[in-house]
Amino acid sequence: MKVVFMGTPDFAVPCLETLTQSRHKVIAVVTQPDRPRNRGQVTFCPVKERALELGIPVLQYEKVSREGVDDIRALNPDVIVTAAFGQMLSCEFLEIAPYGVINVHASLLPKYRGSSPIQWAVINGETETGITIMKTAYKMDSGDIITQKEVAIGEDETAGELFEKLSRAGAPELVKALDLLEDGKATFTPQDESKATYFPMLKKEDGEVDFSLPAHDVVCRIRGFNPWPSAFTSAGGKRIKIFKAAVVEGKGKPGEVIAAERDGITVACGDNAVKITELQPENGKKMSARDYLAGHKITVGTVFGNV
RNA sequence: CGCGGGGUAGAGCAGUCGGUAGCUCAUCGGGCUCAUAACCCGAAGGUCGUGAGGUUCAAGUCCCACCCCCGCAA
Repeated sequence: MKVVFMGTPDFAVPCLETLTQSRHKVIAVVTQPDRPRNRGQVTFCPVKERALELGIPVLQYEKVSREGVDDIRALNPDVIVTAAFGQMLSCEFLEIAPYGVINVHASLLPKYRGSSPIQWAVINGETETGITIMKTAYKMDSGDIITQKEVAIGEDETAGELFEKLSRAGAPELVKALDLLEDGKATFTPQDESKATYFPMLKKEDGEVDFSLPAHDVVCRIRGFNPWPSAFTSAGGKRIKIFKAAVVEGKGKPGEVIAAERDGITVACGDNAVKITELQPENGKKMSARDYLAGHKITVGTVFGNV
């Protein structure tokens, strides 16, 4: 089938690549516009970069449903595929291709609808999530399911690691779904609305660690926010990002440092404590707690958070 | 021209008023210990991001240019 592929971040890249190696043909790629980057070199989004390498034409629109309809209709695609594209699509847009729009979603729908399903699954301490390939309906992530694949979440897995796993798992599922569609063997299973859950997009400020929560919850949040937007707290007026931590025994006022040793900085939580093993100081690079302590004086009794 | 911080031993940092550098950890050697990631003693390791740039008797420290890294904001 002739496919128009729409996606933006790293997550979508394996889908695009696998698609180009399948029997289907990607005739164009649509991504979000290049955002102005002030610091460092301006780079295209991962999908655009890969598409250019593969020699596939790239289209970019602020609102594809408004500005891109005619262009895409003119390409005469059999199906349009989206993977972490990042824009809502209009009803008109959904009708452009005969097979409509097929979406790759990183959760087992109807659970975890919304734009940050991977992080939320980790934050909530889930042990399993997955990939859903569905036909896109107008209402966010509510379309009929074509295929699903479960993926286990490791106990210490970060959202970033899970991202990669799901991204790799999603690519073959997508091809499978397109094959089924083309062969007329696809089934469309409606979602059970009563079981639907929705989680909003993660915001940067949501990453502030609340040490009054139980240690387990704190760790899940730290895992879920790693690597983006990253969990953080503050000490001495400086912001510190926290990337890795584990639950340990300990008691103290929430946020209080109860140990600062080579293997980690232990901070008391609402219940038990967390040992921080990887962090990043303001203006610094990500480093182990051990390296951090070599040059920063963190003493027992220091309180993190609430500046 | 969005705001700001930084590039000093392998790593993380300090270096006050300009006078050729210091701390913690790691490394190597030795010691102590039943033992140890612990402790004690000692050693090695740096042309201080780049420019045979500017100011100066003298620059890590001040000025200029460039490169790279990072935080915030988008």
